[in-house]
Amino acid sequence: MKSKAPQFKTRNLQQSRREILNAAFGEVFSKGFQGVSIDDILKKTTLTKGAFYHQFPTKLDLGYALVDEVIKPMIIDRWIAPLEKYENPLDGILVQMKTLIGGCEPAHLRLGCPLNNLVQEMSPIDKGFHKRLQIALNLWIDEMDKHLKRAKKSGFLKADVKTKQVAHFIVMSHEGFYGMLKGLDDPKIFTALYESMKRYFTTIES
Amino acid sequence: MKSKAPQFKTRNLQQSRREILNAAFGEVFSKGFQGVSIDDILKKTTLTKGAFYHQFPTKLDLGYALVDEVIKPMIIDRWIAPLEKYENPLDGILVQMKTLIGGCEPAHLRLGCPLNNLVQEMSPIDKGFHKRLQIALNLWIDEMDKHLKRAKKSGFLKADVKTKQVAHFIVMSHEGFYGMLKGLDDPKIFTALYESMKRYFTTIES
DNA sequence: ATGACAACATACTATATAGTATGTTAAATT
DNA sequence: AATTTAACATACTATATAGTATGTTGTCAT
Repeated sequence: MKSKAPQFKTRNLQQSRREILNAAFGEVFSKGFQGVSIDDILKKTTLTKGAFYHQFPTKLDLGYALVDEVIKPMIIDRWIAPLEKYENPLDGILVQMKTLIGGCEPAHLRLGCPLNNLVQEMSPIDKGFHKRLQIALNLWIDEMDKHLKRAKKSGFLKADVKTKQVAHFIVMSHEGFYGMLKGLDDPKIFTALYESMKRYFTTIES
Repeated sequence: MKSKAPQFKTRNLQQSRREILNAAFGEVFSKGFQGVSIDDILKKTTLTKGAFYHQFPTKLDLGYALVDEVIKPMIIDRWIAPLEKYENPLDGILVQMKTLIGGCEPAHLRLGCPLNNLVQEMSPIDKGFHKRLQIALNLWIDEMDKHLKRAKKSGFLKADVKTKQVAHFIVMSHEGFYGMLKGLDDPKIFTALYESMKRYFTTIES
């Protein structure tokens, strides 16, 4: 009988995996994948090396899991799902930009974007990373494209606008915003970039 | 008397410095600063560890020299100086984009932009890097701004356009372009981004 | 209740790497 | 020409780190 109440488990594979992934995300986010050690990650955890290598065959596999199990859902959660609430997706895009980038504390902004960081650092030097990061980027672009197609159907976009092209430019701008703010470390720059983005939007709006 | 012909020197401080910096640039460009070792760099060189530490007190100092002595001049050389030939700087900006990014071989494109790579990797984790990279970025932006001010005076830009804001957006786009192409590894994307950039330009042109 | 195995912990190893200590030679100075 | 010193080369050290080997315990099926 499975009528027993779900007792407190001191050992739980999936829960431990999340704990490691969460700690790894923070460490990799702030120090880079090559700059962080497995011991660093485990220090931010209640677990030890045995648990780590029970979950991940190698450090690279942890990195891959970070992309698939943390970053990809985060993209959907932060940049795609919120757009559904907006009749005009373009409004949603600007609001999310202002909220998640413009409204971000400087200390956090300095760390950049988790996806962009990994793309810049790992894409050229490891094929496994490159493949997974490419999939994550294309997920972002494709989902953005869907919303733009919806916008086009609703008449918010000019008829001749190529939505995929716009999606590419929007995602590129997100990455560029993060990179720029990371390098210049001046939150005021966001306003300049945001205003330019709005200017661009006027060229595709009907 | 200094009439002696400049004989072949087997030892030359500045020449050795250049040799190390050039090798380091290539290695750091392709593997990242944290991902490359001093031994890796020296292997691409006719020199050894003695020469290295005679020039640079530490690995970080090599990184700093890379920014100041290699990357900064490269920005001026590739993105700023060429604009002087153009009556309308906006034309020059698009031509340079098409030449240096669009016309870049895929294998090389996959490595991204040397400045952007270092910004993403090192800005958050080392103050010395952050300071120097910020100076390099602002150099790029300020010089771009000068050309835009010239464009404005010549009547190529609308009177209400804030040139500094545009300069920020243009430099951000360069970084974004590189980052995007690096992550997606599809040169065809450049066209999409380039077209969007031209669209943006129509909003500031008079 | 009790084996059996999964889910860990601990101790260890092999290697890579930044930096150092010291030796050597070219070349300018006198 | 002799001396000195800058510009290197070579050999070594200390440490960090990915990965392994092995030991221990919680949990579940029977």
